Amino acid sequence: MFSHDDIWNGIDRLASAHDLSTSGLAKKAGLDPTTFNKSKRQTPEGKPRWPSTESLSKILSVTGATLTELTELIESNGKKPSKNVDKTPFSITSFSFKDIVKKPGFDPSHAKHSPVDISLEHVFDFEDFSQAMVLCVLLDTDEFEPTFKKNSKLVCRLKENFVNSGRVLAKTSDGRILIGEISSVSKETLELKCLTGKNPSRRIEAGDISWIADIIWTSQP
Amino acid sequence: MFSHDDIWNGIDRLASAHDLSTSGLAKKAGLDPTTFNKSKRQTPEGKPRWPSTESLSKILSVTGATLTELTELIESNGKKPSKNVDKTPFSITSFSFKDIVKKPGFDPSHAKHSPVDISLEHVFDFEDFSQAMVLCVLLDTDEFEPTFKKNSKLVCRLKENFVNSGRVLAKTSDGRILIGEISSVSKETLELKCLTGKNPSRRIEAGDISWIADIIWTSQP
DNA sequence: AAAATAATAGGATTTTTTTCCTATTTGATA
DNA sequence: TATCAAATAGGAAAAAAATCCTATTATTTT
Repeated sequence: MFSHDDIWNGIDRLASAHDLSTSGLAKKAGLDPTTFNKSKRQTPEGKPRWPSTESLSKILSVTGATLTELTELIESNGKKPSKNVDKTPFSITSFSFKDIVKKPGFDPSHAKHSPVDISLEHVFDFEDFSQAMVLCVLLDTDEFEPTFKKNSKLVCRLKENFVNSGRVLAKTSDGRILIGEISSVSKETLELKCLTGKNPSRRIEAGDISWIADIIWTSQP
Repeated sequence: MFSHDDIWNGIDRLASAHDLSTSGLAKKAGLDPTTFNKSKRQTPEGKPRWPSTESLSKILSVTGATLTELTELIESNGKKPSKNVDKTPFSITSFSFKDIVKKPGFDPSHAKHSPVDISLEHVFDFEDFSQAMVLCVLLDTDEFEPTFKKNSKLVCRLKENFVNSGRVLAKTSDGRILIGEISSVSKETLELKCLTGKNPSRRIEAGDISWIADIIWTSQP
């Protein structure tokens, strides 16, 4: 998943990042200074020529750079600088279950962002989470045992449509918070099965749902 | 900053992570199947031989892996799985449940590290996971429903002691893989409750446990 | 157990990369 | 401007990697 241009660009930028010309880098690595010449990057007939991994290994030893660093240069070829800074793990907003049950108007999209209590501790899907709206609920009740034990954390991803997808967290327009498993969906209604089996299934009008979120990760307390 | 051994090990593990032999990978990439032979990794006189970047580029295109993924394999050569998390918080070793049940000697501490299948998909806790030994099990069975649905991912953290801690994944010395909830512990024995309630609890001698891991996160498939 | 398939080793050949060499260009400096 | 050092181009030779080939060994499949 890297091109001929990517790798030569990576070598050029590795040199320049260490205040060297490309030929200076080659020389310093004990290679022939012409090894990385532009004229050695394709044959006289125009066929691409590729450096060997031994050369890469040598220029890394001599610059002290890691393969990861060179890889970043290679993979960011042609991309804007800001694109490579995505590495920092990020935070996620956490709420207590009892708290959100108490507030009839609770909406995670507009909730105050208070990520501190979970940001360092957990695990989440990176690609999806950067796009999607994700929240974490600390389940401070035992009413969903044994499926979800008290003090579990539920990582939930909001969704727009009511596809049959498994366990969800939802809020109805009259302010109730529901946790259950979708057992069937039709155009206007959705049937939510009780997780514990203690209560009967609920049938809910689609229009009565303020928001709904898949429970995508569950922690054990 | 990578050695001759590192890069060849990385190629071997990239192949294995994609369920290919090393020669199978070469063939699939349109290279000669003997390109990566052990016998082509040094000259008859014992001098090391290195693959070319063109070969690397080809095996990455054909596996769909990124250079970053290959770099993780190269740089983690000789390291224990959990140790790589400090550089790349988004990778973790993943195993299929059925696979580990089949292998009586399975031990995550010595397992081949092949994070590729999950590396881009998930993010794990950085601080804990870099210290502890963590593995991910894809639960390709429905026998633990409804608690753990089929195709859930269980993120498990190995532990040394048998404290009463909830749901665990364990292996006994006779090679069985168990999933259950610890209901009581004494000095020499441990009682493991069946998650579904379908089977009776098991009493296990502490000495019969090869390893045990807390199930700390569960995904919904 | 036999047959078929895949993996591997090792040698000879081909192709490619690196080195070695010289000539030219560029950039800094006295 | 003249001078010097570094960078670069391009060709020929050397070294190294990939391919092609055959033979042997494992692993599946029948």
